[in-house]
Amino acid sequence: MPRRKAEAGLEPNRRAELLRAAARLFVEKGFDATTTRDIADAVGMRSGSPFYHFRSKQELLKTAMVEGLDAGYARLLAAIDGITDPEQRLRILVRTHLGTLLEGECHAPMLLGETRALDAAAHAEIAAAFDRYQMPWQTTLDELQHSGKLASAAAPVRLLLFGMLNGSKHWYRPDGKLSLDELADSAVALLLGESRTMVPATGTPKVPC
Amino acid sequence: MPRRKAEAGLEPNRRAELLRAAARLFVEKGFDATTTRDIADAVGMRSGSPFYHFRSKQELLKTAMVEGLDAGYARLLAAIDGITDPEQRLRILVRTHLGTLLEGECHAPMLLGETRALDAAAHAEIAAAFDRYQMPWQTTLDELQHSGKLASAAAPVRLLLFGMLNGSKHWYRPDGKLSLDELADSAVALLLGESRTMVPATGTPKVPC
DNA sequence: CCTACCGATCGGTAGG
DNA sequence: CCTACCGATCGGTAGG
Repeated sequence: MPRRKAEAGLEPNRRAELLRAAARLFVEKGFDATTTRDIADAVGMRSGSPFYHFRSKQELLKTAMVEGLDAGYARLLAAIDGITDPEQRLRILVRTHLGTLLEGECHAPMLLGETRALDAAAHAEIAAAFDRYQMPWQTTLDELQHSGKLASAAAPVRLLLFGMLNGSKHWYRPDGKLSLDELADSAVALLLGESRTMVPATGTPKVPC
Repeated sequence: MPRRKAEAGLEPNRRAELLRAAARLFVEKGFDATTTRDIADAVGMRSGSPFYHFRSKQELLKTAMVEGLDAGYARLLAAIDGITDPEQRLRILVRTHLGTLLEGECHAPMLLGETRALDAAAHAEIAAAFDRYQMPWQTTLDELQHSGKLASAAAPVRLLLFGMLNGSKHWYRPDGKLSLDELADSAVALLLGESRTMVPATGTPKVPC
């Protein structure tokens, strides 16, 4: 009786749907403001059913973060495959990261601020996923430093870079005048100090800083 | 009977205490996770009493943001008073901003993400306060562009800069090896492309990106 | 600014 | 995965 088994509720689709809906809602409204009922509604379940797939609301967030980061990591690796020039590779990393952040379905990197609600064990799992995600970045920054195009590849530089990129979630409008390619170029130019690059002007967004 | 009047509960101290406590708790735990009872407890009031001073929890957040930003703005103006060299002025703006953000009592700039919970009218008030705060920055960036030290002073550059600085709240540890002065120098060096500046290395923080 | 309280909501569970 | 439900909490208010 394969049919009964197929309807038994252990299909990975429903689980994945829950994760996608949860990630989207957590980004939109924040972890605390999103109710487990919101998440259930979004996938057409009843209020108690998400707890059949996940032990708690916290586990939903933790899993969305870890799996989202790993998916983003896979996308990074695919995008830079075979690129040997470190400057070109940085450009691709930045562009791919911004794509994931600003137009993709996976908003994991911008849920960082929501992990406040999680316990130490969850923090450790998420930190490990972040370490994986940062590996190609650190490699590329190191190469840029060795070739003299970057003054320093120390931790603060990488962290300032991520802050710069992730902060764009607060002000970037996909329907505005600035394209993702232009934004990526601006960020790379700022990091590498390319004083020749002119950044195109845009209208001032509503809440700028 | 001046005594009765002094005890009548309209002293601005209590109001200011509530705002300080609210801002601190909103930063620590987030707007939604902070209860009005938490705030009342923090200043030794009963659960219903904050509503004598503020109509709602939202108004508490809005007021903390606007008054915090204006206090930070006043601090910026005092710090750059009389500084004519734009590069030096930028350094002071960055250092003062980081001080406000990372060690001061006023964490207003980092409550940006919490304003999700507010309505359009509150957003407009906060946006106006941000515009005031950004004025000296834009002036300084424009001067740097005219003197050729900055490729562009367009909006995206300013926004990337703020993202870079504000993101440090997620990873900077005041008790770590990196001082605020060093962090400020790193950020300015990154923005101005000073390839001669070496950034000191630090241990990798727990949750880096 | 306190006391006393309410209506609504929320995360999570038992049992099927 | 649904039904039915609970215990706890929370923002806010009335009346003083």
